[in-house]
Amino acid sequence: MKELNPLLHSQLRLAVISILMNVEEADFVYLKEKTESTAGNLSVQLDKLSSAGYISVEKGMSGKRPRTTCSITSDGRKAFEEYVEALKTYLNI
Amino acid sequence: MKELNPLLHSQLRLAVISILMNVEEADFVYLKEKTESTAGNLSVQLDKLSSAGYISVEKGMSGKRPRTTCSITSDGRKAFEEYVEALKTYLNI
DNA sequence: TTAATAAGGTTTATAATATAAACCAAATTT
DNA sequence: AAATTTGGTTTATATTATAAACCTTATTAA
Repeated sequence: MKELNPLLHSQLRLAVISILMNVEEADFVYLKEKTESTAGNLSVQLDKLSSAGYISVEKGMSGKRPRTTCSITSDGRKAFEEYVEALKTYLNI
Repeated sequence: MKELNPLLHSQLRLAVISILMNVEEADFVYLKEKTESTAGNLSVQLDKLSSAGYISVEKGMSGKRPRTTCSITSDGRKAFEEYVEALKTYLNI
């Protein structure tokens, strides 16, 4: 049986990647709300995805407040697509 | 976003359930080979699925050797189907 | 006939992962 | 100027996954 990329086979990281597959970019606050995660957990998981090169994380400012913006990279997109293919063999779809 | 049943969102347990969805029953040795898992890991994960009522585990004898046979229950089947539906919302399929 | 090896597992210890709680700095409100 | 909010990060803890060690019975080899 195919291996399921463990970096993507995690609910929160998968949710983040799934969101980023469908938008140009998304900021920390948006991802936190959409995934209903805590800030701490999200912060850690974004770091992991970023370290793997699956997303790029830009820390900037929006007016006077910090703003962290994330977008998927082509490596991330590829990994996600491979993950979906592997998963399909488990789900019989 | 929908929750992914954590009992099924684990590579080895998902593989086991996936196999059991397609056969009447499967024994320990077969599952071990098909999933390429270690016996210890498989034993633990079968226990979890069994405790949750997702599979039934029969410990019998095949001639003079022990033989553990597993099959999916209707609860397991239902949980798997719900899991697949939830996952689809993540995968955009 | 008993020592070694294999088959089929289980138990337990360890490594990895996920999660939440505590914390921090700057801005805003009271 | 104290308290609260925003937007996070770091660190400690709980959970999970995994492998290593072990157990019992059966078989084979010496």
